[in-house]
Amino acid sequence: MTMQANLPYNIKNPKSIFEYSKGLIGKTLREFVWDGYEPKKGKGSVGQMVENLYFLLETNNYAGADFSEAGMELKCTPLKEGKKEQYLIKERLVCNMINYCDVVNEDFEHSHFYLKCQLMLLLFYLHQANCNNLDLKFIYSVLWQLPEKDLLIIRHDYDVIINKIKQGKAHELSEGDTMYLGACRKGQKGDNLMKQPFSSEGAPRRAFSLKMAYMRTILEYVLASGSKAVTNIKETDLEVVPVKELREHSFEDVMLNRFQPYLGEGFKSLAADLEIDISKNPKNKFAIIANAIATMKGSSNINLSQEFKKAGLTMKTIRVQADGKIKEAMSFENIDYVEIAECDNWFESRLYEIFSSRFMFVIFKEQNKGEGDFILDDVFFWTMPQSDLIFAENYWNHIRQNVLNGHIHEEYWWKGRDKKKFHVRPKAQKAEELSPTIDGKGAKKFCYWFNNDYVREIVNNRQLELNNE
DNA sequence: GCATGATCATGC
DNA sequence: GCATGATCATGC
Repeated sequence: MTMQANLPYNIKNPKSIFEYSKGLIGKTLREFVWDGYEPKKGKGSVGQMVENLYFLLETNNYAGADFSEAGMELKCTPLKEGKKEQYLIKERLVCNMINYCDVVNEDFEHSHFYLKCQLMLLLFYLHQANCNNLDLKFIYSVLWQLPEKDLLIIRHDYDVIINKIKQGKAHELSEGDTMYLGACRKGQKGDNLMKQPFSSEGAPRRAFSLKMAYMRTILEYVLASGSKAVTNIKETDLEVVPVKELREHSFEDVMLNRFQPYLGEGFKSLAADLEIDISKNPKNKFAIIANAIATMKGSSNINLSQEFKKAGLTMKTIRVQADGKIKEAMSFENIDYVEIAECDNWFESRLYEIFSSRFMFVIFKEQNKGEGDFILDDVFFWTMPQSDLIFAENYWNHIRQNVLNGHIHEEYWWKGRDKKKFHVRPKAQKAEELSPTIDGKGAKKFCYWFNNDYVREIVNNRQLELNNE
């Protein structure tokens, strides 16, 4: 392949490469293959074959960007089809392996991640199980330059990861530590652990990646644009923190600072100050108040903001009674029986994504027992520790086995009293409502729950941390 | 008084 | 009408 002099695009110009990429959309590589081409196998081979067959380039192993003269990286990434025939993101976008010993000496500007991913040509293809790479269909082409604002957040994420390695805690890294850039698990369970520079403990292999939630919002913007090939995508969701604030402070600090002036204030007084009408005593009044403070806009839901969505970050309120107990357990999404039946890998499951994501907990604490005089007491970011994720995997297996056996009924689930940190309970507007199952019959709607004792454990651990400071 | 089944409230 | 966050309300 020495055809580079006559390439049908300008290899130094990202726009030209992007324009040329449109010719692959709606097609498969089979239309471009030539006699004698040896198809590549294994993961990552799709990208190589696109380079060879469509862009007429030889595969390089150079650590810089694929289109180095254009400063642009080619990324082929799979979509899957959802129940309603919509496209869904299948995987996080993995960039490069983290070499714990080297990476502590690289600042962000010189990192492989930054050099490769600041400007990317994303080619989305439809994943098909057991399908020859030549027959994969390409769906969308996106020229994605990480916006300044996202880069500010990603740079902070990078520092969080590096600092954890510098503290000798590479083995404790978690995707939930960060917002957009995650240190995701890579490789199989039995793989050898890697060396880390500041601890003798081995750490699982991890890679820098853009998280599922981040990729999902890119796809959302593409879909909203109504076009199959897009660049400079417009973000339409609520913006919580403007870029100029992020130049000075981390996203989390901005959030915490917004709550600072209100700490210690009772919820009724807060509602009055924030001009929120709680005369009808709505069930979610604490969430309404927290949203108003966090967004600085009365009725906005911060969980739907661009930053929270891209980060897979969720704000939740917790009420602590005067005696320290937590009255209510914490609910999550309804169980998608089709998803859990079809997904046999814990790390790729929806539950793993929910439980390993990052949370912003807003704590309201009762002052006098039984009086319901809750004050805004504390706000903090939290991620489930690795040790609890092991319990969560058992929980997932328990649910999955029951779903596969058709045991979708109260008597089969873990209960709160089982003291296993998590349980399963109904959640629906009406108890008769059904949710789809693989056998087509449908089943009662249940959802994932944290036990109230587990929520208490989270709050207590936070208190211990504060006391140690 | 607690655990669990059930439903509310909101926003899109 | 539904997903999601949150809390109610009943029976033991």
